[in-house]
Amino acid sequence: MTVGYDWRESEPVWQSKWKEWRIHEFSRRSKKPVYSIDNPPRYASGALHLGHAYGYTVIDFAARYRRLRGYNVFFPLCFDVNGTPVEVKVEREFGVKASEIPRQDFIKMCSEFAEKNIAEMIHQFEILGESMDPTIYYQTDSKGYRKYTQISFLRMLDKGLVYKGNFPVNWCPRCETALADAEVVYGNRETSLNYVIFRVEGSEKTVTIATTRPELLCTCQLVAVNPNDRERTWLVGKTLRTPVYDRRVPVVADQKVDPSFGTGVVMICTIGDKDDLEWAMKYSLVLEKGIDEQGNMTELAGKYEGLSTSEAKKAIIEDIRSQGLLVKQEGLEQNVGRCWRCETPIEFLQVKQWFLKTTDFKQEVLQKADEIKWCPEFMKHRLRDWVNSLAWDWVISRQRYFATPIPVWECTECETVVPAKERSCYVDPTVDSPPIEKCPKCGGTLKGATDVFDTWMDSSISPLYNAFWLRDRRMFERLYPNSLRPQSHDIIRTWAYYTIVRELLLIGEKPWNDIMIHGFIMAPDGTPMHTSAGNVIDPIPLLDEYGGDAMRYYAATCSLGMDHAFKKQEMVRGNRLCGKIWNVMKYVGGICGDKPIRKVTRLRTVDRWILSRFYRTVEEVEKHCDNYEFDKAMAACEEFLWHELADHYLELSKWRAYGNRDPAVKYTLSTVSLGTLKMIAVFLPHVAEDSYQKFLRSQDGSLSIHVSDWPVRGTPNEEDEKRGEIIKDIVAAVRAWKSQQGISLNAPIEFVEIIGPDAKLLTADRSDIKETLKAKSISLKASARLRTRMTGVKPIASEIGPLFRADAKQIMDSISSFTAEESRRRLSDDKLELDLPDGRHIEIESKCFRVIEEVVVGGRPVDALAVGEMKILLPKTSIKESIS
RNA sequence: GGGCCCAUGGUCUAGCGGUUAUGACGAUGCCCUUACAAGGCAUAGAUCUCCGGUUCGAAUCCGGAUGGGCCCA
Repeated sequence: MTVGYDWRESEPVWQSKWKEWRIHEFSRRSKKPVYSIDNPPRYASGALHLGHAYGYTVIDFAARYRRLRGYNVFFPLCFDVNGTPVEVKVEREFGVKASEIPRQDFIKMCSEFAEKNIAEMIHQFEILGESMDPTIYYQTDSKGYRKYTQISFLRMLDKGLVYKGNFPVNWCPRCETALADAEVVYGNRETSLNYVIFRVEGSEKTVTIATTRPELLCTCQLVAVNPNDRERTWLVGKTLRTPVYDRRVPVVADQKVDPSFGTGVVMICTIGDKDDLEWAMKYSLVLEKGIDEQGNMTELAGKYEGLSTSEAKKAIIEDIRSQGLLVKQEGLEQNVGRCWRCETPIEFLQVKQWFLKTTDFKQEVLQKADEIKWCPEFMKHRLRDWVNSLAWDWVISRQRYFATPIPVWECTECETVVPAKERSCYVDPTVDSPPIEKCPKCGGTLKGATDVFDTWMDSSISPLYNAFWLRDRRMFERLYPNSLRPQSHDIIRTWAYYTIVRELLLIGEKPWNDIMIHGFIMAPDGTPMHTSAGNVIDPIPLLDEYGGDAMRYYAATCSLGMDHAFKKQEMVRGNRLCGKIWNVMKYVGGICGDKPIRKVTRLRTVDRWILSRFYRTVEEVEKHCDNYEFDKAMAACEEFLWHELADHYLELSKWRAYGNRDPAVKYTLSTVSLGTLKMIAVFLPHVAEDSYQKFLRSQDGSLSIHVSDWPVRGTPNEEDEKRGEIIKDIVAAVRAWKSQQGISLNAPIEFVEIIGPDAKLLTADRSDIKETLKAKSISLKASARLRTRMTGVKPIASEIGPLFRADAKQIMDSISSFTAEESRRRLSDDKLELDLPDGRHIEIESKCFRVIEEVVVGGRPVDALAVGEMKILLPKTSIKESIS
């Protein structure tokens, strides 16, 4: 007959009500303090996976918490729609090649592909109960957004922070295109390691160097050895002469050289691989271009010019061999990057790139980072280490298609750069005409730049965009800095760093007050989820099985900053918790009725106890939520609702709740339950709303629990808590006893007798205990002539330790070893006599040990329970025997 | 190879110098008690990854090893 909570029915109902009521919207007029979230624009390359579901849910906790705390929350729905991953997916899905179809057609295909994903993700956000605001929606490929990426570039160009220089890119010589790192696949191949003789200048000596790329000798600029390699350090400072080209090459010492690889001597060319690149930057080498866009040798290669790299390799090896400079060749398994599409090994090719000066601003960036509250704090170290390790400026240009165009035109004659006018942005120089017709310097033809921006150029102005930068000064003052940047720890060096450096260069201020950094969700076995490993978990079937609140509960069990293996069992638990919450609220609603309840001051101890515990819970939840430790806040709510309110207070107050309905119970129940439900609404918005609307709304009267007022915190009272705790413990002990005796919990018992020093504190509470236990009589005694028997003595380490220091161990061991008989013999006048193994005889005080006793059943048949310092005597039952 | 982080019953997790080391899921047994059997009570199950050190005392602090994660090389 009783129908429990049905999340399948209720979750969609409230999701559509929230939309209809528009309760998650940011108000431009409201006088409330603003809390703005620099929400990560979800990347539009595919549907949400479990990690995203988790990440956005944690952000939603922050948003809902602040709304309930009375803030005007700015939490935009937003998507990131630029970049290579979308291009790659489109190329794969439609079997096209970006460079072979008209530029604008390809861009259109990307855009349509992304739109489809966005629609799906918006739906997924809804069923997760995320409260993002569609009225402040943005997506990074819109002209309205890209406009600010372009303007910010123009401003930095104007400030002299942008320059052009050479920089190597991944290049597929077959496809003749630049590749993003994501498009490079790595694999092993068999190659040969060639031992080649170099001459030492001004000496008869020679050095053998092992290389896999002899064709790059034409760009060899440096040779390095390990500084700890004693056999070879004599070379440092010398100059070598290369074979074939007879280039003069200095030798340096570098930690990075592996002395056990090859001959322990490395030749550094510009640019063979990423290691070369690092060295080139470190030693400021001139970037020479030995290989061209088609993968053929350039004029630098001399007689090999025009040959492919593999032809050149064969030819140069033959020449070296014929000159007697080839010592040997051996096979080598080598890890090489290949083009994902045609599997051609990639080359590093130098291309003119746009740079943003960032390395000059390391200290300023770190200063801004210090002004931000990092949660968890150690994440700041990662940023600091990254910033300190930066070796070159930020390369902001890409040779791609689906991204923000760089708003400049260049003279085909003299390379003069003509930037767009700010007021004409958004511009696409591949389509739009330049601000002037001819090159201002030489009168040459202007050609629109085909380069686009690194997508981090778009992403890293999100706090400015959120704050209506250059659009609305008053809004900017209210929204900047943003209150919070939430993100995962893998993109500290990108999104977090780039945002801080951009905002520093553009307006000189920190982007946010707080940054919250969450971890990854791993597969159930603790390994990362990868499409290639086939262990990616789709959140949709889980949502179908357990519901949005259950998924959110899982998110709320994950501690901030840590990686977590996904555990379905937490969703099972969350699902059950929803049922528990709903049932508690149903009961409370039934007791409290549908009229607002007035404050009652005549309260019983148990009422004041649960109120005091409630106040502490509110305090705790606020503290944890303020630090973005939502797992601790959720745990506090759950513990209080289930294991204090439901397990104990509800039982302790039922005798007053039924029948004439004591106003004190109604007041206490409604205050505590409604308050707890509001805190839970942060985490489990659906079940909170359903319970609120069905059972408690009349107490409060808000349209939705999510726009109601946060619970008012009262002052906890330690005395009430202590007494309440004792009452709770007594009742719980007797309930457990009843259960073990096989007595039903509502069965009457003859008597309950409570004996102990604290028993007299409970005089006013005797009815609570008596009625809850259904005892016919109750007695409270400070002491009673019970026959007790000492069974042993237990040492208290925290007392003995500081007092006896080095002797503590033998004293504790000695006490622990006593039999019951020995303990009795050695105890006199509250002191315990000891004979230590070393022969000493000592006496220790009573605070150092606890006497353990048991009640000896006297004249009448009783069961004795021990609760703290108290004993509870109950009628002995005969059922126990019949059960066992 | 470098930086940061993590390691606790079968599984996940709390703890942050003295605890009978939380709790959940799972397992077992008992109980329909008028909010809830998606519940209640109880039981079993952990040499707190390993090796050193500091300390009267270490899951907890320090060093090292091993295994794992993210980022970088």
